[in-house]
Amino acid sequence: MNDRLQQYSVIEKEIEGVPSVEISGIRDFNLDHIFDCGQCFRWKKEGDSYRGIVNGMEVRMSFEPVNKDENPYQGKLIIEGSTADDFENIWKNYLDLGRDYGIIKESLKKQDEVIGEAISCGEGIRILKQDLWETIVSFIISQNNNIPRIKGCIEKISSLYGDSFVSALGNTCYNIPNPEKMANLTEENLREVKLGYRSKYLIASAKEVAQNGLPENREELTALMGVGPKVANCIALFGMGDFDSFPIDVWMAKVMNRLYGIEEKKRKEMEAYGRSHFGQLGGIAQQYLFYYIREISKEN
DNA sequence: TCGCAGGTGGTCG
DNA sequence: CGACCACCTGCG
Repeated sequence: MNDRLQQYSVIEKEIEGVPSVEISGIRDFNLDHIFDCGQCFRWKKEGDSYRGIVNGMEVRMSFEPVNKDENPYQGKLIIEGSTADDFENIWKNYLDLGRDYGIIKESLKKQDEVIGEAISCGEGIRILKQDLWETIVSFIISQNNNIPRIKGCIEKISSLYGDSFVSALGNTCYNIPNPEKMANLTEENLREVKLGYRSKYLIASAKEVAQNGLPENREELTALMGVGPKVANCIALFGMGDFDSFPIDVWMAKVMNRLYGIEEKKRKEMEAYGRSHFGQLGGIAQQYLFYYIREISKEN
């Protein structure tokens, strides 16, 4: 992608009998920043590592900085439950490791005087490239909802109606049910999942996708029942790789008001500002800003 | 008891 | 368009 990007060196090894890989030469990387910036719902923090399910695989990730004092965001990524091929074919792309976030951060700081503090708060953020259908389901569930319950709903609907598999880590795991499966569920079937009024959104969207295929742009996303501007922007960013998407939720409304002086009610104006001001880097800028406002709100 | 949490669809001016 | 408001559910 550019000349600052170095080759990663990948070493296969076994960790407690589980095939694993160590990837050296990772930069601009922090697992808390990546998995706790609101973009994904299926990763669980276990000590210093994270365990999660992606595309029918379950792995555990941990990160060891080369020199924590000098640069805590540069170091070695360990993925338990992954082969070197899996890394090349899946995780490299999923973690967006082909993109140099160092250059992006420099570029954002240069063109914007107020975003620097937000970036320094979330130096290790990366935009995950997630499965589109899973992203659609996740963010329909996320509306007017809180994170623990979103995670619970996704786990529940998967364990009830998704395909199961035994992972390399030895756990029985469940995928999110595919569109065809979900299209054939009834609201009564979903009662146990406690999605509330979101269950009919999910079923309607599943029927649409099962019949006409996955949406290919933001306009087609918004046509789905239960997908408005905010959810569509999230899906486009995290599931389609549309880096110019600029989702505005309650937190972004706070930070855009605080840093850029736009009235909290004017979300359309905020989105338009994000798109015009940050352009192709809008989605990444949004993640730094989102993580920043969440972090400084925790402290109060 | 009641407001609120990663909003949206429906209705009305 | 923009301003309201109901909406499942669980938690403090």
